[in-house]
Amino acid sequence: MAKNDIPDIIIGRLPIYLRALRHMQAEAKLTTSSQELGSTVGISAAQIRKDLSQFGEFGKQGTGYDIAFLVNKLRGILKIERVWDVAVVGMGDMGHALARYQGFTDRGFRVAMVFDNDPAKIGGQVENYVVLDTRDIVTSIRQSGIKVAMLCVPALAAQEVTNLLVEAGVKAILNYAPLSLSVPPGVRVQYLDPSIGLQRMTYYLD
Amino acid sequence: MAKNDIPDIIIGRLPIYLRALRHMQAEAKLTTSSQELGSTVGISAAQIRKDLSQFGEFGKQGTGYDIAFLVNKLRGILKIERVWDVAVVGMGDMGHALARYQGFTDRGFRVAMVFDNDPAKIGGQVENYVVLDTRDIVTSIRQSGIKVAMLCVPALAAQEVTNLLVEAGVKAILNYAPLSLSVPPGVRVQYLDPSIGLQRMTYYLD
DNA sequence: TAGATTGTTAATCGATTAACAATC
DNA sequence: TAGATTGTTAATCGATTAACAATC
Repeated sequence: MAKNDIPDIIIGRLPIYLRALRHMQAEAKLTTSSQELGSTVGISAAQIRKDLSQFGEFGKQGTGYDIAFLVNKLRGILKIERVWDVAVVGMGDMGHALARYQGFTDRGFRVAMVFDNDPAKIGGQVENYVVLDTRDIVTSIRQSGIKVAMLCVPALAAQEVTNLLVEAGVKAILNYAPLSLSVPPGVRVQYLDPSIGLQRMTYYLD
Repeated sequence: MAKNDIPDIIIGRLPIYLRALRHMQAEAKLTTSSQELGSTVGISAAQIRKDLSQFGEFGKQGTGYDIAFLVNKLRGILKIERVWDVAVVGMGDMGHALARYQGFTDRGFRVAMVFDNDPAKIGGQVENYVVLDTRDIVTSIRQSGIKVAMLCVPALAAQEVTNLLVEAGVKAILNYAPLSLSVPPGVRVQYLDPSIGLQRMTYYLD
């Protein structure tokens, strides 16, 4: 299928383009060029044109891209013209921060459900959510049809909880736990371990 | 210099290898192979051997790699045999979570200083830290010699605060704010916007 | 020794860049 | 029209993989 023709690395840049375009919109700009967009995100103009050309012809010679039009195209490509319900598992500090995070609004996501395995937290409130029991992940998530989860449990529990999420039908996991997860084909994981991010930079320090 | 010879993409994988090796150590394993390490992190054995060979010959034919030895080599390469002091800017939920995060221990980092611009928070305590005024970033960070910062302020303030961090001598920024930062050459940024992580996966969902 | 696994080379594969005709 | 900028092609550059001699 066509889906397989688009390299993962290109898909990974589209949200960056979209974020920058939204920022331009917020500044009431109407059009931009591959040159301008490239310099704000730190990517060459040629690459941006090549990336976008995978999906259609969105620009006009001489004038560039209509920002609102391109935003809508990218939202469609990334399937975020809809709003995805997301489950947050692990109500420690990080899970708590994600449950309260305002930044998902208008970016295609909504926290719909939160879980923890601590009896002291289960049944309690976090933000507007009643904390559900991790043991009920499979039934709750399967029933709600949720496909996206954010994982904020300790490393030792992460693989076990991942298995439950997969069993529940989750296909996309944003993983804050500090380990590589094992998932079957068809399930995607994005890693956000803060220590890894830092360790990728210290090599370049003195 | 030799530094420039090693591709960034290889440096980016080393922390992943290290994390997996640490996990093996915690399970009291003594040796591993490129095959085994590769299958736990989802990278080919050939690539792992090639990556490691950039820095020396760390393995033994027939037996593989001594885990403790390789861990030490990687820690040295990544410059995390020392402990880096880190400043956290922005004491919202995310900054708060990072200030309290236990996962930096033994990974080369220690939160040393936290900042916010809210008068209601300045002078107060978060974890063991007194919240400092964002306006004092340049003097405080410069004086302490801190080179690494985590940025958790709202998008609108992020570039401005980044400029202060750069002025203060920070060379590595872990950015949680949802925007691309502009920094001079020699300053590195790693991006951890959760929405971007999620948007990189929805493309593949139905 | 026989089996296993490294480090490295050469081949393959994929991504980026440069250049430009098309055209707004 | 003249200037600007796209979409695309071909060339370049870089990363990954396969294969294997070396050797533990």
